[in-house]
Amino acid sequence: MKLTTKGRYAVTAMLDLAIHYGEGPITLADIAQRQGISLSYLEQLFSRLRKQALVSSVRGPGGGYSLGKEAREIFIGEVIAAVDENMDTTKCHGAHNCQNNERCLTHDLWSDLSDQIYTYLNNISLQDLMDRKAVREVAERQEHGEVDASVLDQVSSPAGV
Amino acid sequence: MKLTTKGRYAVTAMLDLAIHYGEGPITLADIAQRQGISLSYLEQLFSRLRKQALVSSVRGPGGGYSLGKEAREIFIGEVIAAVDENMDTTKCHGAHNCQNNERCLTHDLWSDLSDQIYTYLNNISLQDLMDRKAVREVAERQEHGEVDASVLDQVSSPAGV
DNA sequence: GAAATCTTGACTAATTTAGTTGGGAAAGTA
DNA sequence: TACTTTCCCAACTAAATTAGTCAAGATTTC
Ligand code: FES
Ligand code: FES
Repeated sequence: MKLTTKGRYAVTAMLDLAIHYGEGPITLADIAQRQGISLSYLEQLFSRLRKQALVSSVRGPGGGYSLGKEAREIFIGEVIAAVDENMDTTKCHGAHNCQNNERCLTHDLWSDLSDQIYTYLNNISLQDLMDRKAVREVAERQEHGEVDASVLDQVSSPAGV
Repeated sequence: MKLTTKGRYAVTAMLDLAIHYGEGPITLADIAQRQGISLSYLEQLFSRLRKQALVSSVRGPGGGYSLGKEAREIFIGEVIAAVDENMDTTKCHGAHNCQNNERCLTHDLWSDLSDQIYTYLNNISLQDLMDRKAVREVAERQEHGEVDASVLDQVSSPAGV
């Protein structure tokens, strides 16, 4: 199993897009600055996200990226898979052949663990994350430079949603 | 999060020890051969397992390793942690400071995921694994070179347990 | 046609993985 | 005592991966 900054950045960037949905296309430069991610690295990640239709793009001035479908329909597992991190924890990648072409002693353990992780991540959508208070807090800080807790109690829908 | 052959080998080797419990100390050479793991690599892993008292050792001819406590009391999570793979999936390792010394947008997501994995692995003991039919099948094959399915229905307790 | 933005591919330093190599130290056995 | 078996330990290494950078180009808007 791999879960590195690649996957974390992809989810973070997608969540940033979701939060700013309704403001028109969002540039990678904005995301890079808000989330503290290298712009060129983001470019690589969005290339993959676009191939999976998780985002759509518009070029030229005023352009940028938007979600490819509704935040409610994009699951964390998809995003991570799109940038190529696979959540499988078996050594054989499901083939039951990691020892001498036969099943090793612990295959089922890793297989079950993978199912757990897979199920967990595929049941959380970007919308679910946005609904969390802690996420709204951080988003607010990123917008204004500091946390304004009062805004958070209003369950303010971000402009246009 | 890291889950690589290091952690897998450690669990596999510990399970091998559990299966052969009651046969006296088991040599690393035996484990290496049965499980297809490099002997010197096993030595490194067992050095760590011993420091955590998960195994105890006897030197000299007839020596080898045994479980440090009962199979029922050794949990997979402990074994993986002992060889230094940490199941934490947050970037900040729990410190809430991965972006500019403040919490990033997705901290809680990874934190919750880590809890899931942690809980899962810490509720499965070596004994639980041994009780699985698939594990007994593989162990049987490793012993005799091929699977003898008839043995598996007798829930045969391995010699001396 | 200039500027903003996405798009692509090649390159790279640092780190990690999965080992190997080579030496010991302790214990049993003759 | 000598010999062998086992554990113990530390240093080294090839290959892969990570987290990027760099440079060039394609589209679109103004
Ligand atoms: S992990 Fe699938 S056979 Fe070993
Ligand atoms: S993962 Fe903890 S603050 Fe980002």
